[in-house]
Amino acid sequence: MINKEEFRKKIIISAGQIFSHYGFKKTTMDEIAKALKMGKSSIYYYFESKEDIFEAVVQYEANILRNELTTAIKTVESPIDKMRSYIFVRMKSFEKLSNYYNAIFDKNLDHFDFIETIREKYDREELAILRLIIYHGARKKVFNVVNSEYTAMAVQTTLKGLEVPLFWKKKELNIENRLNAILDVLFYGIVKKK
Amino acid sequence: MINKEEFRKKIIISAGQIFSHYGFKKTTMDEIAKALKMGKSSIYYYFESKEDIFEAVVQYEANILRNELTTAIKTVESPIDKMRSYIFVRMKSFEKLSNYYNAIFDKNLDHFDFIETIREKYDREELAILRLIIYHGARKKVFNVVNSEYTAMAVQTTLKGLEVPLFWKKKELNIENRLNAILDVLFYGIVKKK
DNA sequence: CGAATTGTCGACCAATTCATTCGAAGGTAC
DNA sequence: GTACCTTCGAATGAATTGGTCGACAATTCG
Repeated sequence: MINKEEFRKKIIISAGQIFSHYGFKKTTMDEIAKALKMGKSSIYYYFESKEDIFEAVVQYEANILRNELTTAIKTVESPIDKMRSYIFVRMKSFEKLSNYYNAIFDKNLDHFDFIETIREKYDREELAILRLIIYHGARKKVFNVVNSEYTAMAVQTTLKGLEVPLFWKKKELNIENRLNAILDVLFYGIVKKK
Repeated sequence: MINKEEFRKKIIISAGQIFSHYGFKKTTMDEIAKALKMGKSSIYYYFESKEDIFEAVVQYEANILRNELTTAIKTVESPIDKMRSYIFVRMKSFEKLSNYYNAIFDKNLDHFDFIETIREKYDREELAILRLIIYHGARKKVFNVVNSEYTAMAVQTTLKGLEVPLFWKKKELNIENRLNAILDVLFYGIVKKK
């Protein structure tokens, strides 16, 4: 290969697909290698360990998510739509990510702490985005909030709460409905009555 | 439990879900047990081996498929609809079954021969159904065939041919389109022009 | 050309995992 | 009590798997 970094990316994408299907533990280095049509050992030329690949994959996916989220709120105008759009994308991608998480909580006692790091960073970013949406909504007199900081935290807490049933009870009644219901509740409490 | 057979069924259903997701090899007895909230060893009271469970699952699923297929052709009237309906159900369920197959071809040299047996039986049944549909279609002057036996075999061969891309290239352009295209071709060659 | 660097791979290893076994024991009916 | 059904924890032996290492192509560079 001309570019090493290029090939790392290839590995990340390929491995990502397998991880997302089988989770961390059930995915073997041999599989990753075979999917790339190489010997298992060759992969160790590009990555230090399986965990290393996994970290790269999560980072990569996290960036994609970040982009999806920012475009999601850019492509609509009204604060309500922005909020709705943001939450939908967030929840959709969380669903997709749940397989990755499966791997971690599986039974491994040792958490991957880089996940915690990413998570924390994302929580902060998310809070900022939510605060911005809410703040603009309030300025446009669409939202009825006193302190956008606190309201943003409240919304974020709600979203986190949503993750639990979304994550654990996979085959529940479809997600969209539940999500819409919560959104309605959220807006009824937050939208200024005209 | 009151009934042993009852509980076997519980195991079959539960194990089936896991098998269909992870395939035979990647599914562990521990997982199956945990999903049923029992000790791993307890399962051996109901089944002789992991392979034994797998066989039961495949048999079970095969029966469900059989029912789906027969109702699929019963609920519509015209021969064309019957044919279309049958093929759709067949292909949809094949998609679902591909995960089971994954397990077998994975790298295990030893094929499970009970799969071969089921498969053969199904091929014969399918041929009979197709022949019937075609025969009725011909009698109703909707299909234009001389020998329903041979035509049925031709259609079956086409369907088998479809399995390959359906199975190997998972992320191909969506299946429905491809299927519809083939169906159109099939009917154009087979439907009597009015 | 030759040597240094880059990249690939098969063979191997130690640790772990996993299917399966077995004996003990809780529960229940008689 | 004993005979039975059912469950399970612990043990085991074989297979799997993440990771290493040295060999060896291939390419680059001088």
